[in-house]
Amino acid sequence: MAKTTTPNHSGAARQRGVTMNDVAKHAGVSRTAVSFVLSNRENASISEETRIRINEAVQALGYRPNAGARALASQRSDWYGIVTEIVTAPFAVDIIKGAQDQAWLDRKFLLIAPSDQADAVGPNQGMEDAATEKLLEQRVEGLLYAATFHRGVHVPESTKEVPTVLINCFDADGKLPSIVPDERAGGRVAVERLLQAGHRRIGVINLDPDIPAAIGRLEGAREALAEAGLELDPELVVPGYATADGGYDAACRILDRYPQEDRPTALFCLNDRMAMGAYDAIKERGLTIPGDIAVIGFDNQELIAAYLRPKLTTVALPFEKMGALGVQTLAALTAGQPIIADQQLVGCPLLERSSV
Amino acid sequence: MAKTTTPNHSGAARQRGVTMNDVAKHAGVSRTAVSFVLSNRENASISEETRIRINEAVQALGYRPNAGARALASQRSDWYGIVTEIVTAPFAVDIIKGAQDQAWLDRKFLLIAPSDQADAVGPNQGMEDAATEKLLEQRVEGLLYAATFHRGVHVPESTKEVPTVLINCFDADGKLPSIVPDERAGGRVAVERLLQAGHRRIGVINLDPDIPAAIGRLEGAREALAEAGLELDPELVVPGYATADGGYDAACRILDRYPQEDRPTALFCLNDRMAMGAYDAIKERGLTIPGDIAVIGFDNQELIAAYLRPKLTTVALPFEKMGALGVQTLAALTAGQPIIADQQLVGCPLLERSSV
DNA sequence: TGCCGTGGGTAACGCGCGTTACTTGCGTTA
DNA sequence: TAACGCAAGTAACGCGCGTTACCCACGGCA
Repeated sequence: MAKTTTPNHSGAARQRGVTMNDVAKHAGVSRTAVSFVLSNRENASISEETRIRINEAVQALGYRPNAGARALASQRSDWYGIVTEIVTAPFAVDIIKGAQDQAWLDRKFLLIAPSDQADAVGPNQGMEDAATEKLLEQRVEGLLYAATFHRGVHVPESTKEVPTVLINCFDADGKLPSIVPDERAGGRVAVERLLQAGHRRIGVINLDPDIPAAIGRLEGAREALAEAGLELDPELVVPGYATADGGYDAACRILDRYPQEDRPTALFCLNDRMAMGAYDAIKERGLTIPGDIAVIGFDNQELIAAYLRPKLTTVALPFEKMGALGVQTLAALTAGQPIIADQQLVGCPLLERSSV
Repeated sequence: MAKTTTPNHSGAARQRGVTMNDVAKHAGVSRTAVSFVLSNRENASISEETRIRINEAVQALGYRPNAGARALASQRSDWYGIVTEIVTAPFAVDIIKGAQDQAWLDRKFLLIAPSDQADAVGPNQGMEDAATEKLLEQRVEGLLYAATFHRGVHVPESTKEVPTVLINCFDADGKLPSIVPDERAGGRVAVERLLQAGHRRIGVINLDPDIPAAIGRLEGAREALAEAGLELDPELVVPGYATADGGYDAACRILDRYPQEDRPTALFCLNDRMAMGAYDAIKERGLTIPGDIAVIGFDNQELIAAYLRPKLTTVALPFEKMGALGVQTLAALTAGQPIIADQQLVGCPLLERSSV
């Protein structure tokens, strides 16, 4: 018998298509037997001998199972879908990576659909319907929604048809389970670190005070101070626009407002971009970091935090972990297990570098 | 007729599965008719009347086509696969975004598989076989390989089975078509910009001199100088380690080596991270940017370039464009069109900000 | 009247595979 | 010798859909 010639029909090209049937013929058994061997059936009554013959045939022909056909027959696709704003995302990619890796471990495939079409409006715009629809057409077993910053979102109705988990965002009007960073604990650990370094007057460069990140982080800061018997001086909390320039301006204001002896000795910047600007403000005034002023950030944007000089001590947003946990939660959900909590908080670890 | 109530079958759960058959029954026609209407067949002999009835049935039942079944029957999946090193990738994400958007426009789905398993070795390690294999099992119509930095790679054998395009890398041993940045033109435009600003003595902070990025950018710089009747002084080209610290060190060396009147008035840093370090070296010496020393970078890493103070003028690596072009090339390939060139160069635009 | 389009559909096959029900040969036991 | 059980496999159905071949009524035309 010829070895690698795939049975071509007449003259036509018939590009590819080694099927289970081909394997079966090559091994001289039925297709069913091949199926049994390939899916490692427990109670398969297949002799060791034929099992080997079949495996050899698979090798010889270079057979590759057709995932689509398998999905159709078995009624399970092994796919999860994730809808995400990949454009504007400096770090949505980390969520995807975490999810991707976990899915890979679970032998699931992750279908990624972009949700950044033109119709996004307002801070709470709905996640993209078209993306969801496409994903459902692929018969994904579960759906993940990932936001680029912690906030409430509305998900499309059709989502109800399949287990769904939200990552880095929460369901503004329903009860979908979600995975979000523990902002409060993060703010707390940041300020605790500063307190531990001996700082007593701590300036805070705030974000838009209405977003979950600002609310949580500030509350954490307050708690840490309270535990040390201190209060958060409202005067020391200055609003910032969430960019380097915003941080620069805010830092200037806070540094210039007081005589040296009243000046805060540490700055808690609610994100790394603002910390980056604060660095400039501090250096311009001939002050050193962390000698004169300690700085601590939030978010751990690698490209910034790891490359600033001195490197920035900051609190990390656990994107990868949230992604992985999202997939795990989805797995539990699709397996029919009860969900642990409808909102899982993931810790934000302190990353010590050199700015405190 | 009630509007949104989806007619549940008897009492059973019947989790999912409105099929074309259900639609056909509901509309009182054959399944074939439904198929014809849904796929908008040209020469379909379907009266306007029944077409409408069918569409109404689709609406009423909330029918959603099963992409897998369709793929099986039609022998085309509408999927492309992309394997990429998503972990280590500060900007692989931009390639994906470009590819994703283009695929979405072409009504293709992009399957993303990670290639960052443990067995990566050396600078030219092969792209992940497992990822490729998985993708082929999904019967993708084409394959994309994306690298995080411009280099030669080896792709798995099995890739031969399906049209393949390389993005931001090239086939080290075959003739697969590839899409890469035009490093030379980029280096040229950077130096031209400095020349135009009146600089005559230009320092260059180099990368590892053996990688395509360094080779191309340096050659471009040389060309630009030659055109202005100048030569690239080898002494002014200092090697750097591709980080902020590396840039800092290199900049210190170059700045401290000459008396003020011989000192270069501009620095061409072959990447933005090194530019970031160079900024610090310059500022430490009490010099201003761009007043005393102009700085130009390469890569346009947003998080750095847009947030440095002053904002960094740099040359952008066209990741998104490369991603989109990769998908377009793949589309041409799968359509059987001849490929334009086996290596397509994509321009690197100059981004003017404030450091020159 | 017979014949031939033509519009408006439908029956039925196959895509590649999972799965269930069934068959067959053979050694064992009563 | 018949009855039985079990190992080793196979035939055949169905998953949801694209597609090809076919069918049927009806009108026009010679």
